Amino acid sequence: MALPSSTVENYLKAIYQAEMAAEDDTRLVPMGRLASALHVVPGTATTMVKTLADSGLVRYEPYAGVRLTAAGQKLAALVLRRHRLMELFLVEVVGMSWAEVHDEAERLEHAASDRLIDRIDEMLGRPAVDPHGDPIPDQDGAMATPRYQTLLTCPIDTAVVLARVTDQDTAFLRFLERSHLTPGQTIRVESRDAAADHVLVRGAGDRPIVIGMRAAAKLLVAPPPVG
Amino acid sequence: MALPSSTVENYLKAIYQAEMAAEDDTRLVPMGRLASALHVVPGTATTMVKTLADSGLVRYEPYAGVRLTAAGQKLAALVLRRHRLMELFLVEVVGMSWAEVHDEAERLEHAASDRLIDRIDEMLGRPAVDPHGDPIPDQDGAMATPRYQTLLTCPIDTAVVLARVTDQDTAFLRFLERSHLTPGQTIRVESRDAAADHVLVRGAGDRPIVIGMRAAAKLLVAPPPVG
DNA sequence: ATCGGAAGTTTGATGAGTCAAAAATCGATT
DNA sequence: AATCGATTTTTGACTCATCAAACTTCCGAT
Repeated sequence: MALPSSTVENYLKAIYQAEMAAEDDTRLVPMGRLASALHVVPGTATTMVKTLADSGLVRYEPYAGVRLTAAGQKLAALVLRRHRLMELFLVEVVGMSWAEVHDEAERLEHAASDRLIDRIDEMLGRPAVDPHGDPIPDQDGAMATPRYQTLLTCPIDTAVVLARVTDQDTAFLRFLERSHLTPGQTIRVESRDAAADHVLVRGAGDRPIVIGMRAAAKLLVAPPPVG
Repeated sequence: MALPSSTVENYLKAIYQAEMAAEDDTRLVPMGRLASALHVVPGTATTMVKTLADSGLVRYEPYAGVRLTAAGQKLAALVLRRHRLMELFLVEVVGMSWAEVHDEAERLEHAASDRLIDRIDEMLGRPAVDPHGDPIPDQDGAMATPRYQTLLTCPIDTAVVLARVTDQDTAFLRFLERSHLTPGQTIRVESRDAAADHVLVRGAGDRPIVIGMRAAAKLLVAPPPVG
């Protein structure tokens, strides 16, 4: 098959990420979700998904949804690899801010050659995660998928390490940066209040930070390393 | 005007470079030349140029050719800026080879934001030329255009500095690299033979290098720096 | 069981960019 | 000046990705 257009790459990536995010395990992504993720009308998504199905990249079940085939999964993972390596590169080497690299990588991921990406991978020491803690697939598209707790589910008053932030919104990321809530930081949840819809987090800063539960669910944490 | 598509950027860049390369000073680029530079059929170039003219980026004279307006020139120069800074960045920071960065930059130039480009410019210390010796326009699109001699026109048996290579072909650049004929090197022409169509160059290597006159014309040289 | 609204699909149209091939124009030679 | 060949333009068609809007299907509540 010819090399996929940016559009095809974006559809595959969106389906891949929607599959990951789905709580049910059917892995079937409804058209509506896909369409809104890509900012197109549902009809457009239907049409495009049908051509992806013809290329063998997805399996499409009318009125039910779409899921990636093995081929589609691999391609999607490689797009994600390009995206995440590019993000890390922009932060580590170019010195751009954590908060602003997503949009840049969103475009560069379609323009960078495998050669360049592998060079970057090498420069960075074959990293496992990008600046947001998202895992980076390897050259074969294989990706570790650790299961983390969130600030909503982790134990109270216990040190945990912020591992991953599952939102790329610039303003949100800037807020986290200001609050020293960045991957790698050791933090602890001091309290949760469902009625007030807030979580109290104490991090490196002297003052505890109050965040809404919606936001807290986007902060994934791991137990601190033993020893 | 909306931000120009990659296609528009490529047309402007091609026209700009054809204008520079033209020996006559009418600056009028014929459709045929433009079309073959862009690997499209002439009819396509005609059509596209007419829409560029409607956008005020070029002036189009039917059956005669096309030239950039001031607006088109500026845009073209900024594309060239992105291209050349990206090339230099790929060589200096990423460690890619002189010979292979052109094609990579050809795609990245359309994806990189001004922010990224300016960051790169800063990292590299606001360089004046790219790895091939091509001048880099500044943020306003202004570019120095020194007039060099070539290995065909420079004095014989006189030290000169290789300043610029006006061909991006990978195989040719690899050859030059192997032969130590890269920008900055001090070299001298030992002899020319029009009948044999060759030029004998002595560079840093111990052995003189024989190149055809076609190739020699692509190597631009400057007098060695005084002192 | 069926009905109504939400979700999904189909249809027809659009814009960008392209090609093939026919038609027009230019200009250099006679 | 008339012509021939090269260059350029025009025309009609095609692909990709998209939208608006009409239509269909599904499923949960009655």
